[in-house]
Amino acid sequence: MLKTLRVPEATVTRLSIYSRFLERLDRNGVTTVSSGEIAEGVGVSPAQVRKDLAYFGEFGTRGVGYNVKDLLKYTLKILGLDQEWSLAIVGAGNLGFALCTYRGFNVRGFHIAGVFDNDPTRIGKRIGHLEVQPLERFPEIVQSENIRIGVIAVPISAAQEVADLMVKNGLEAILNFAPVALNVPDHIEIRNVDLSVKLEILTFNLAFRAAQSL
Amino acid sequence: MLKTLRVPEATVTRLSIYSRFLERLDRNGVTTVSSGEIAEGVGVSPAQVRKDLAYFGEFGTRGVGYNVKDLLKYTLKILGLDQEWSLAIVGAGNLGFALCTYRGFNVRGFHIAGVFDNDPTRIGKRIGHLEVQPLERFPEIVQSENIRIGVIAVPISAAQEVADLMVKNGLEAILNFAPVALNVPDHIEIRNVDLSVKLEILTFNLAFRAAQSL
DNA sequence: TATGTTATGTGAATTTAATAACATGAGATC
DNA sequence: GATCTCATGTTATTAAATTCACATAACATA
Ligand SMILES: NC(=O)c1ccc[n+]([C@@H]2O[C@H](COP(=O)([O-])OP(=O)(O)OC[C@H]3O[C@@H](n4cnc5c(N)ncnc54)[C@H](O)[C@@H]3O)[C@@H](O)[C@H]2O)c1
Ligand SMILES: NC(=O)c1ccc[n+]([C@@H]2O[C@H](COP(=O)([O-])OP(=O)(O)OC[C@H]3O[C@@H](n4cnc5c(N)ncnc54)[C@H](O)[C@@H]3O)[C@@H](O)[C@H]2O)c1
Repeated sequence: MLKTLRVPEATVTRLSIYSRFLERLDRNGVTTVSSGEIAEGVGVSPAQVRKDLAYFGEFGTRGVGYNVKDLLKYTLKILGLDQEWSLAIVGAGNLGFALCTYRGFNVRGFHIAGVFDNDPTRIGKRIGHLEVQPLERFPEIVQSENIRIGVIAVPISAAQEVADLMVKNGLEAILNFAPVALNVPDHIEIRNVDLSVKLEILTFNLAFRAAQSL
Repeated sequence: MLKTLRVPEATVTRLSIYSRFLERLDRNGVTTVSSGEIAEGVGVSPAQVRKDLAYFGEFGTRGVGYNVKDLLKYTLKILGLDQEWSLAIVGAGNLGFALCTYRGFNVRGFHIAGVFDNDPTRIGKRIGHLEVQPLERFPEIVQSENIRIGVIAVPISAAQEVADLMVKNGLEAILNFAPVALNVPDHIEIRNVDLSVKLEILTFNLAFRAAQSL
């Protein structure tokens, strides 16, 4: 089923989006879907949808389309979401709080197994069914909860040391919300989520493109 | 100064990142920087940095590098950040709250001019110096505060109607945090921020690539 | 004033990704 | 059971983005 080919990261990104779209279709009782409908639903071209899926196998039926439940299962499998992933979130501030309470992660099989902070006034506070832990307990909880992925939600100034802590404790992947480039060893998967870049793309388009057409 | 060329969105994205890196350098008293140092600092190649800047003009001095203050000013100008932008955030939930309190927006010249919700229990609550407004006041405040950009932080189910409301009230750009593709007229600039796609890229890399190398 | 050094700016080459076009095969129809 | 329809899967084409390589110009030095 799985071809061996370098898969563009853009394809993986779209796969994640297709997958959640399929989830919605499935919840709505839709049983079959075409590449055109997926394309329409997520805002890409039908050829793109088929191309993306083709990296991983043949999931459809010619002349018919895709079985929603099956394709959903396949996309989840491809994304590694046929298993549960435990997360550690470091930084129980505003963003950390929002992330902890976000139900969308749970739906996709993510389990927030620990939230950590170094501010004594925050430690011990409850966020939903979670309790904010002191940073000191990080190693122990990573171990006991089998956590492989860390989320950084601390200020820029603390991001690198938190990343170092995560690496030291054997985490394999890091999702970083602090807007800095972090130094980690090559074997660590790291991705940044930047909440303001897209906003500045908007202002660029409003301001610069407007100026250009003067 | 400004060449007329289609600028790749990836270039604008990186420009936003360079710009914030330059801000850090400037705060640290650094006066001159090379494309190599910028590249190092943000995690791209030096050629990429120069190529990106070349879309907009010549900002450096050969043999020397770039003047940090000047280049910062130019990048801000290019991104449209030489002016203040008023934002309306709709959805005063966990994410909306985090966005409202995030100081990083202010630093870059964004001014949150209104936060709106339709939940009576949330309306009137204070978030920092802001007060959550009922959706009914949206048209009036958009007008009086000269708001051109809207931020959607409501659940998926309400996102399209909020987008429609924004379009109807003359907003020109939308930043959408709900993980759905929204339908808006062509003249509206819209970008989605998806907080979980990157997480699923991580699991893909951990799970799929691991499986491939078996 | 000539020379050496250094990092920019840019055109060409390469790589990568997206689009288009079409052959294929599954199912429906007659 | 032959034929027709339709949407997939795939190859070919086009487009886009990135990297490379080097000529260029500013500055420092002698
Ligand atoms: N809030 C937003 O909407 C938003 C938007 C864009 C980017 N970000 C980024 O996300 C990160 C978090 O933002 P926030 O708004 O939640 O900030 P915040 O100040 O509300 O929370 C940061 C938390 O990290 C904790 N912390 C600081 N140093 C620590 C350390 N060494 N170890 C453990 N915990 C530590 C603090 O005690 C605090 O609770 C920042 O890097 C910010 O730039 C946030
Ligand atoms: N919280 C996160 O970390 C996170 C992560 C990823 C994506 N998101 C997305 O961001 C969005 C907001 O998430 P959240 O966690 O803040 O949810 P939330 O439930 O905490 O907040 C949503 C808010 O929107 C308000 N609302 C609902 N319908 C509305 C309407 N028609 N008009 C105005 N307000 C309305 C609700 O009253 C509520 O206050 C969702 O689409 C979610 O999928 C959130």
